[in-house]
Amino acid sequence: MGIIERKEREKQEMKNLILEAASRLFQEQGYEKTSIRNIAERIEYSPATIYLYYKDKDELFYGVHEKGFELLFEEMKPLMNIADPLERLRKMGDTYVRFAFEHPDYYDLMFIVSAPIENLHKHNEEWDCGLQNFCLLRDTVAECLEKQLIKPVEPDIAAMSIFSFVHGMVSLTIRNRFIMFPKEQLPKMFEASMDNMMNLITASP
Amino acid sequence: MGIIERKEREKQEMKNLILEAASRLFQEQGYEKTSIRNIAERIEYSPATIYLYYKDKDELFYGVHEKGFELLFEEMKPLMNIADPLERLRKMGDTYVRFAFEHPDYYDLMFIVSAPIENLHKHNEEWDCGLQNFCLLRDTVAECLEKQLIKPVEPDIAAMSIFSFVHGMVSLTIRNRFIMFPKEQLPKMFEASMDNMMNLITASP
DNA sequence: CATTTTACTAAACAGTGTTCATTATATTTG
DNA sequence: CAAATATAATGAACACTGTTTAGTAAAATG
Repeated sequence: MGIIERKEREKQEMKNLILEAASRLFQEQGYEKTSIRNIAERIEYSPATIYLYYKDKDELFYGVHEKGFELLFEEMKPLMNIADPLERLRKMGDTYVRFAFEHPDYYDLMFIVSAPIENLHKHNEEWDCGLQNFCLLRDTVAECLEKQLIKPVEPDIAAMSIFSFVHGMVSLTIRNRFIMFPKEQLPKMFEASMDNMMNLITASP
Repeated sequence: MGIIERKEREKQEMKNLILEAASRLFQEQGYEKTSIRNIAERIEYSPATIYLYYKDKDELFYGVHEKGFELLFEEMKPLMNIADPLERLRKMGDTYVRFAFEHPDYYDLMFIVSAPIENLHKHNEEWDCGLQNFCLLRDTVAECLEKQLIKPVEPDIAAMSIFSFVHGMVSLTIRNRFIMFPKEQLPKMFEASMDNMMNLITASP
């Protein structure tokens, strides 16, 4: 009975086809201007077909947001080879910011838009992809603390603070709230801010 | 000719009536679930009437977001009497966080939702209300730097970092991205984070 | 009072997410 | 192989959304 296995495979391929089309359209014209009908048209299926594979828009958005987290994780993984946790932490920050500006619509779905988390709550599921990435940060911070490379503080507090700081910069930029600063200066200011923050948290010998 | 003055006054009253209804509905059911038709129904006018006073939804959203900034400014003003800029900075942070959680939908429109800033760009206007509030922060930070109460750094970088840090915590909470932490512990963690950040930036004597 | 200006609205347009009865296709069974 | 069944896909509809426009009622003006 290889048929039901093929069917299952075809179902996954179809889910992926929809996800891929959605991701592309989000990237091309923004997720706000992308409708179910747009996605259906792109893959040459009826809008109703999408609902055979995704319960609703929130579930589809969750799928795309999950793809984003996988992409981010792939970019973070190589950094785990960096022995010095302090240097690793800094590089993680750079990677995070770069990811955000290279894939602003993924970032939006991952950390700003409500829909994906709405889906999570509806189905009482765990936020695995989000937690997986957060753990990279928390573990690195914890290692910095163990080796007394940064000033002592509760690990959760440190991780939360660093995450908040970087997300704050990124999300305020994405949502256009840094118009008091010239756009072309923002990248340099980001780096200066992150350098400054690293200096502040680093334990003085 | 007091008539045109009365007409002007009535026009302002009508704009305010719409704004008030919109604000109320946003607070009651969230801005996402509030439509122009809802607002029209609430004030017992036709939906088309709203378009005689606001060009489109973005302009209406801008109006509500402006009301939010006025409210925040009113809460910040009393703090300007605090002589010690470091203490003032800390209290500003507390006030900011409290404002965000007491008026999450205002906060959303002020710092997260795109619509109000879209309106700004459409009409090539300045973000007065946003800048007014940001100046309070920047001036306080500058004063801290002058009096050497915090570690030396470019004033803009310091203001940007502090703003990003607090906004990050608040927006990640509002958009439900802190589900790795128990909800009831978040307030205490916020305070610990802010205490920690104050300690980090404070100049050692 | 007649005329013009103003304020308002009903109805329509084009779009949205979503559901469901119906059809076409594929698989299984006699 | 043909008939019966299960699966996949869709057209059409529903209840919404923001927005525009033609037409109407009321107020201001001469």
